Amino acid sequence: MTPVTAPMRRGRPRSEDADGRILKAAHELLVERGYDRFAIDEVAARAAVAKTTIYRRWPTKDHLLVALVAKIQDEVAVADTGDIRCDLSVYLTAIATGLDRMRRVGRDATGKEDRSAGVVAELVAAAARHPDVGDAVRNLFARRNTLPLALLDRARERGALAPDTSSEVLFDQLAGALYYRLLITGAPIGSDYVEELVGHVLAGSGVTRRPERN
Amino acid sequence: MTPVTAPMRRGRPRSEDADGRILKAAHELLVERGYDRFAIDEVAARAAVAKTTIYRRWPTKDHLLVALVAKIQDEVAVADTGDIRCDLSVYLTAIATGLDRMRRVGRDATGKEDRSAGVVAELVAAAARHPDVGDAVRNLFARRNTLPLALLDRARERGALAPDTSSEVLFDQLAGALYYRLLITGAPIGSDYVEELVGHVLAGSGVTRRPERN
Amino acid sequence: MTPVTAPMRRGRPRSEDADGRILKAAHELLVERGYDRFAIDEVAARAAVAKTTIYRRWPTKDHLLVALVAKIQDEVAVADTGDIRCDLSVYLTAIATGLDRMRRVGRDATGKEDRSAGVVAELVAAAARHPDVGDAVRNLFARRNTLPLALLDRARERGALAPDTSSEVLFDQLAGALYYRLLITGAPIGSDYVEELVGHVLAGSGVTRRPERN
Amino acid sequence: MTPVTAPMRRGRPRSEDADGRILKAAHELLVERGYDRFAIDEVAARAAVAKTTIYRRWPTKDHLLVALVAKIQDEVAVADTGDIRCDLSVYLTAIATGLDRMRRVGRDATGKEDRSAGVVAELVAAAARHPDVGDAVRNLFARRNTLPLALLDRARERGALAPDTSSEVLFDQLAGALYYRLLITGAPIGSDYVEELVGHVLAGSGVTRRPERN
DNA sequence: CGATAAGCGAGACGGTACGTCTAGTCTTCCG
DNA sequence: CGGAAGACTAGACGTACCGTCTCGCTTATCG
Repeated sequence: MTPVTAPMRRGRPRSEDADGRILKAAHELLVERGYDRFAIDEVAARAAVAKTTIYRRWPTKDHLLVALVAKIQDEVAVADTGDIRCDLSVYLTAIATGLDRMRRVGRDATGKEDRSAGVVAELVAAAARHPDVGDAVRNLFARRNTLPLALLDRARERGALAPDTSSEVLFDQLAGALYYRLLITGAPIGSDYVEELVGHVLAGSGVTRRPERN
Repeated sequence: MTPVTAPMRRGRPRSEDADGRILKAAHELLVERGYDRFAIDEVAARAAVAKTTIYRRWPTKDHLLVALVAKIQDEVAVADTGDIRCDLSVYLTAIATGLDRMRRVGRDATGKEDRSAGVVAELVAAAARHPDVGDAVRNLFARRNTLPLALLDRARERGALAPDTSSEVLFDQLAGALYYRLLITGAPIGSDYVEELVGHVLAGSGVTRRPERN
Repeated sequence: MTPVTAPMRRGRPRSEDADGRILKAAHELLVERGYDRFAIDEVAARAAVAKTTIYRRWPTKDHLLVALVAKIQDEVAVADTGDIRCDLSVYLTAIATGLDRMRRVGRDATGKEDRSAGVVAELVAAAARHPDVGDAVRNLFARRNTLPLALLDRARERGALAPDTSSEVLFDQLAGALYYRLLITGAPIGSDYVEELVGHVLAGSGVTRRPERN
Repeated sequence: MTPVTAPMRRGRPRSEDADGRILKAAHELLVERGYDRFAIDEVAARAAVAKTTIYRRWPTKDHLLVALVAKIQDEVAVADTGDIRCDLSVYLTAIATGLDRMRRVGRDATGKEDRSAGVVAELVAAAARHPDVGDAVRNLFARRNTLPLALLDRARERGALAPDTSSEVLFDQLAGALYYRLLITGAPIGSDYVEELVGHVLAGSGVTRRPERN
């Protein structure tokens, strides 16, 4: 039986104000400097908060990073117009734009076109370091991906996709290509690329290559 | 035109022996402990080398890592049997095996099935931190990928691939999916998966879905 | 006017225990090894203290040295018996003994009769390197010298010293001779020498050469 | 029986040119920076000489320092006019001026009136570190002091000094006071001070306080 | 209302690695 | 053999940062 009233916390409640200030300060600092050269001490100073107040909430710098990314990550809406090619393109373009923005984080805004993967790379490394951060990161992505996966499932149900294809594998190819370019090759991820990618992937799944059939 | 006289090195030449000992020690340590908990001081001690001798060669721990990975990375042979599906599967399986090995590097060998991306994640982060490391990493992968890309090109030339496909995009889908699973979702990358992946990708490129084994 | 409310210390107070352990360890090490071959790392290890804890207190090895000497330096009592010659002799002999002890610090106790100036020389060099260390050292000596200077002043007041002599110049001759032998010529500084020295100096100041013992 | 011909050195003779360039470079650097912040590497670079060439001549940085000081130290002439007070004053004033110059070595010339002892302090510390450097330094001073000591001896012979005084002790008081001020108290060492000092010291040795007798 | 519990600001602390600096030696090739 | 060049060993230095702890104080709820 679950308690009717909340468990009733004792002692002074946590300051929500502090939460906000910390995340704000951390975000600013991350953008200015990147994840290395980003010191918890400095976050604390900027947020006018004691270091303990930070560590009470996130046990590790890496944990703070996930929280930060989770907060920053904008919700990507998915429309289901029935045109799977189009819907996917829209969704992936949104993702791609977000990634591209992230890779500039912490760099000189002076242009210089550096192809680094920035924060995402650090996130990935953080996930590799602590199992629980890894879980959090995977959750983050899983939640984000439920929508496009559902999109693919529905498309298959209505016959727009070959029945023997796996939504997951399909999506791996799409998202994977984007992250691969972001993290490894450093190649640009523009909307042209997304279009071409979606075309390629769907072509193998029973969707005619060129939409204008007949 | 090559110079008639050699450039004439002056001063004591760098000890190739030291190079070897350093990389060996670093490799051992990396495997034992993982990239964090891996200290340059200790590498020096194990290699029986002064720390300066390491820093003279690689200005940063991150730089050493790239050199290390470059050396470790085993050459993956590509056979061109004419059966593009088969050749790709073989190649990618080799890669996938290598990645899987890497993700266990520096972990308890106790099985524990942790889904972390290990060294690759650190490599990616290192690439994100220093532009020159980024360049080195990209070169590493570029060199590695020339072979499979050539494979795809040849397949297209002999008509086994639709003429309007791009080898690069195709390859992004394949490699991307692997790295995506490694770094982000943590999903397993077995040979089944590779088979399915290759099947999917080629299906959209003019290769018949199931090789009709007559 | 003293403040009504105490200044109210904030944050964790410095551990006096650490202070003690650091100075103790440093002292031991200094005696065992001398100032070179004396590493902060090792002081930290012996004191079971983090290196930062040392550097928080003394920004430099040289600063630590002064603190150490200040602590070691034993108070030299001055009796004012009215016999200036005798009082000075006693005082200077105490100083000379201390100096002689210091010059053996960090040397093989094997006798070896080396004539080095040991720690005092290092102290002087440290003072020469950093202005603030210089100030500290000068304060150290100034405080130490107030007593004998007062002795001389009182002697002059009661007519035991010629009225046109300067206590400071007188004292320079006395202390100076000792430090000169310690630091430069390396000549021995026994009690005979001190006696002779005091005799010489006072002879020029209105004190009869040989105290006519009735 | 000594050989008629020199022992016949084999191989290439040492470049006297190098000697000069090294000492010159070292001197400059010492003046610019002081003894710490003075690196052998840099001396070599400035002198356009290999480090080995330096070490072949002086086994240690400290040894080089002594050589340097020995070379810099200007000869102080002593006239024996028969007026011991005057002769001593002249001699000591010359010494004092030299010391004063040295204490500014390696400092901002911007005034700032810092009272550090500079090079002499380092010399003293160097002497304390290596026995042979110590010997060299003591020789340096001994040679320098023979002249004024002889001066005192002659004065005593001709009855200008009390017969029971020791020249050495007398000189300790004089030189000692200067070095004491230089190295320890940092008090100024002007010609006024030297006059007063000489007056004091001689007063105790049978020389009338004020020269204008009657 | 006082007791109890927790949060908070401040800042010291343990720990640990980093990358730098310098001294002095060694190795190579050239005169 | 001397010299130029520069790599090498050795080892300390001082810095940076993380995550913990210890103060004194504040803000809650509980009895």
